[in-house]
Amino acid sequence: MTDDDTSIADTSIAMRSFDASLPMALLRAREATMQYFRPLLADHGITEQKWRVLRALAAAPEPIEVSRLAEITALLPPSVSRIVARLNDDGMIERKVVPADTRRSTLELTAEGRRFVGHVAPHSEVVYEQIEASFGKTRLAALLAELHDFVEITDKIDADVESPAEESSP
Amino acid sequence: MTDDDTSIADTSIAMRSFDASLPMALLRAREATMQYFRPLLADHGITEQKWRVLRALAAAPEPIEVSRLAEITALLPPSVSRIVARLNDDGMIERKVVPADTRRSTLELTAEGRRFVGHVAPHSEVVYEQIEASFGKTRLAALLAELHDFVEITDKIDADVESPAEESSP
DNA sequence: TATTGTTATACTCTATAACTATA
DNA sequence: TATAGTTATAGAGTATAACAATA
Repeated sequence: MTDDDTSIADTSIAMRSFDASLPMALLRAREATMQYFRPLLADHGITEQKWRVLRALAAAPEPIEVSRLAEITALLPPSVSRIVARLNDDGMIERKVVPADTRRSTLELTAEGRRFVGHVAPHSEVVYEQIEASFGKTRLAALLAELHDFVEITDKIDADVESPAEESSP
Repeated sequence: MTDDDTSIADTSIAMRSFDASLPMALLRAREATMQYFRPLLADHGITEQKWRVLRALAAAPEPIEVSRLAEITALLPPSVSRIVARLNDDGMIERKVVPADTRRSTLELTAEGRRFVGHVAPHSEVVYEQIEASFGKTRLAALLAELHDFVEITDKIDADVESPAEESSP
């Protein structure tokens, strides 16, 4: 009868179990994975975030801009700005101002940057293969596909949540 | 003939695509999820990590120790130590020294801590239900189960990798 | 002598706002 | 006036080591 039923059991909170928490499950899975990759990055004196930037640039078919880099690495623009400046100092990255809009600049790996990524990559692959061997290659591919779908689908909720008025006022 | 075949194509690095990177996929999935939970935590003036601690304690059937808390929240002991001290200051957590071993102490939520979690939880559930509705309840449950299996399996690689000598010297 | 937990330290990232230059 | 990107700043977490107390 009351909408405050904490009187029933103060210790029982209506909430899914900790194990059923998706953010926790994703975090733990990431930690489980990273425990094998971190020593590798440490050996090469690079942080996780710098590696994400290098990796993204190595994978990009063409030079990309800072804002795009922030998106795909899941870093904030100020972080990207700092990381890029440092990688540039280290000679790993080259910046080119976009002539058509001089506010923008595109980023790409230098030969040294590519060499560095190329040097780390095989070690990374070894780790990857261990994980694939344990979990199953097909199963891992399926998990990856689900994660991609998940991101695609949940990112679309955004529009519904942020502008629900469109539905109620046709 | 050389083991340095960068001469073939300096730009092509033998490595899975950025999209096929499991750490990235897990990170993005987590970010996709957290974008909906973060405003909620911010509204209640609490950090992600503090919430993990509160959530873990709320879910624990009995008081737990700092080391255990660090494990299940995926935080380092120094972080847990600091967070717990602060939550204790705020009256959310109660510490009890373990009589049998006075180095240890167990932690549990106070009534106020439980009230706080109980206050945030329903909002969290709403977000969760939106995600379930979009991605599919069954599908989300399956994804969670896969993630749990993944953690369990990959955590076991540890033993193989850290002590491979056991296999080669029976 | 090993273990639990805290404290110390240096570094880095996060998050937000303010700012510069350009469009 | 809006946008791309940088800089400034405050706050917090990460990681490692050193340390205290206890076992």
